[in-house]
Amino acid sequence: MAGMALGKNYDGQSCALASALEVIGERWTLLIVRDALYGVRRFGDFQAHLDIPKAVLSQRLSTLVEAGVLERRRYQETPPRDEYVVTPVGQELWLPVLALAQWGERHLSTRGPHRLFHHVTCGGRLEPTSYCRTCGGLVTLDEVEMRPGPGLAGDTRQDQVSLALRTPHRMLDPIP
Amino acid sequence: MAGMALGKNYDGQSCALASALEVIGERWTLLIVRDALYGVRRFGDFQAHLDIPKAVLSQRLSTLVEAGVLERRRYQETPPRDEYVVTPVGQELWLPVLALAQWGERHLSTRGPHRLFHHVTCGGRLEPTSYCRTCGGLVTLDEVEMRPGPGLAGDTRQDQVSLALRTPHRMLDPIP
DNA sequence: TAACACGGTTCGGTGAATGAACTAACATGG
DNA sequence: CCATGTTAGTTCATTCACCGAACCGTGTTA
Repeated sequence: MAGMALGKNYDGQSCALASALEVIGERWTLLIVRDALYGVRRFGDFQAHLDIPKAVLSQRLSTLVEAGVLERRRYQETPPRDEYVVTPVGQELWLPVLALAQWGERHLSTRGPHRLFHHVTCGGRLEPTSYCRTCGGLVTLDEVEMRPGPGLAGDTRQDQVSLALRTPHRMLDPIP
Repeated sequence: MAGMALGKNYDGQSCALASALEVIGERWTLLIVRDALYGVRRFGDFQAHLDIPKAVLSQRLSTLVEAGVLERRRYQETPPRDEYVVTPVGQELWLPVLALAQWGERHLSTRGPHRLFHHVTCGGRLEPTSYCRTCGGLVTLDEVEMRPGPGLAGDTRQDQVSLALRTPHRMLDPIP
């Protein structure tokens, strides 16, 4: 993605997804996060693995450090060398990364899954799910209702969609 | 994101995440999908709600239709009007969208959540989780091991990271 | 018959991505 | 002591995507 660093962002969307995309929605960023979750830490390793222009990598790493996703850490003094380590905030991106990757595996992959993720304690395969805190069941989209929350307070948009979404709404129900 | 439509893509990444990002990783695309999951269907509604340039919206909708995420459907003949409806493949993007939005709520939101997602049958709040198929437990990143799968067969990369990731690897363990 | 609505396409200007070249700090080998 | 190499960048010219405004075609309404 482009134009998000200075001024041209998703402002006015009143949506946490838009905020998230301002941090991790630019080109290359989520692949950098994925590599960092694998354990890649050094500038040169990111660059060699991703085939990304150095200037872009440098800028993305700075953005991620600023957003609290990565932490820049001096690991030796002579010569001075820094590494980029995933913070707890960055570790929580594991779920969206896994969910997106598995969507790609299911619908865009040809020769079967590229990488499998297993639970170390029992060896079972991982699955990302959306589950219900109250009844504990797995929930599919047709059982989901959106309700406006307190963060929507400052939303002044007047288009039909924004108006409709300020009241509870069943997912996939046509708007308006 | 930029440069993904013609030739300049994430090729050589041997990764389902990269494939997924080629479809839904461009600027605005995931916000369009989110709106479509809410039930937005018409060109003008997307445009009014997102404040997106028409040319970009037009191109993104075409890409999403081509990828099988949306279906373009004639809903009236005079005047001829089409709508864009989420396919089952697109509905499966619900989980990554929810996971990303909740990450944004937790770490980037100021006034509390913008939108809450509830289970219609019991009213409980939704939570995206990564869970283990075998033991049924919820799994955090430090309990995850990556193992190479059959789709990795054609991978000929020789950098240190690619070599290390062709063998089972505990997440967050430093590479190389 | 004129104005309007919808769903786009076309166009010029701006800014980001790209690859190649260059820099700086230090290490290593002869 | 000097040449070469490694790491982590920065600088630069070119290319390309995003942007907003204007325009277009079809059909509808006043």
